Amino acid sequence: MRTMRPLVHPSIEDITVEGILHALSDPVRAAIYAELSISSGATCSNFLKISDRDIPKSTLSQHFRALREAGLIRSERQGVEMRNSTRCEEINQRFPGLIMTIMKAHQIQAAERMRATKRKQGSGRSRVG
Amino acid sequence: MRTMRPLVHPSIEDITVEGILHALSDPVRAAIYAELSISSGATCSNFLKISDRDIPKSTLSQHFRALREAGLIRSERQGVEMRNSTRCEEINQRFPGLIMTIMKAHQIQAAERMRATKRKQGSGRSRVG
DNA sequence: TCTATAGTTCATAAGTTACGAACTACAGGA
DNA sequence: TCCTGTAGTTCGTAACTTATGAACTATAGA
Repeated sequence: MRTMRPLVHPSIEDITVEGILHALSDPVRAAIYAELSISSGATCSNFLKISDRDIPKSTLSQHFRALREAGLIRSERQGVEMRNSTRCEEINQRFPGLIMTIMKAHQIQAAERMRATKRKQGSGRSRVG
Repeated sequence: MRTMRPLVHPSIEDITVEGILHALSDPVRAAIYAELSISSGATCSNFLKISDRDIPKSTLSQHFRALREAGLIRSERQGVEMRNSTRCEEINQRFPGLIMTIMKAHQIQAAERMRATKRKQGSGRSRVG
């Protein structure tokens, strides 16, 4: 029976800007990271449904791996599940403001999209579900 | 004779955070953007050599297209060449601090790498070229 | 030991990127 | 007008990356 390869967490000096940007340039990963920075300790399966989209378990697992190996999150096994938390304090030491500003930009964009959707719904007058 | 497709510059509201992060997650594109933000008006061919690496012309052209279509730069034909400039003021309006913080992080990383290289060279004592 | 739940790995299909060769675009002569 | 040189783009394809289902490992609890 083959054993599983251990989780990889780069040390803070091995984290790269390119890696961070690439990891957060994916909307699913950005959403996961945003959620984790609010409610630390969430598991992989908490994200099987993300903004009305179904993400397969194997895909999610890869996204968590990408975030982990870019140095953005830390994952720890706790019984049968995996608890995840951000490494934002560490990263903020090394690249001040980077993560915060990126997440803020994502927020601004989400708010704009929300407004755009509302406008469209409003112009349609009393939709039928 | 087939005519060439015109340059695409997204309007400011069509620029996305994902697009910006993805474009700047490539080290060549980040270097191009950094250079443009210092010396506006540089052309594509100014980057055929970038930090000791030769980049083929066709690859460079694609990198400029990526930056342009992500909304990061504006390109204008001027005679036989193409003048490029950043759209940082516009983007800064929409996503305050985003570009600046990313470029700052790239700088920090470049400075660290420089120091690491110097340490290595120093420990080797009087290399031969 | 059996079962259920959580997550990973692997194979591969689908998508993206890099780059040489051939092209378009323009300027400045002849 | 045609020719030549320089700047940049496009296209085909090889190399790389990402998404996903099926099969797996890992752990807890009965």
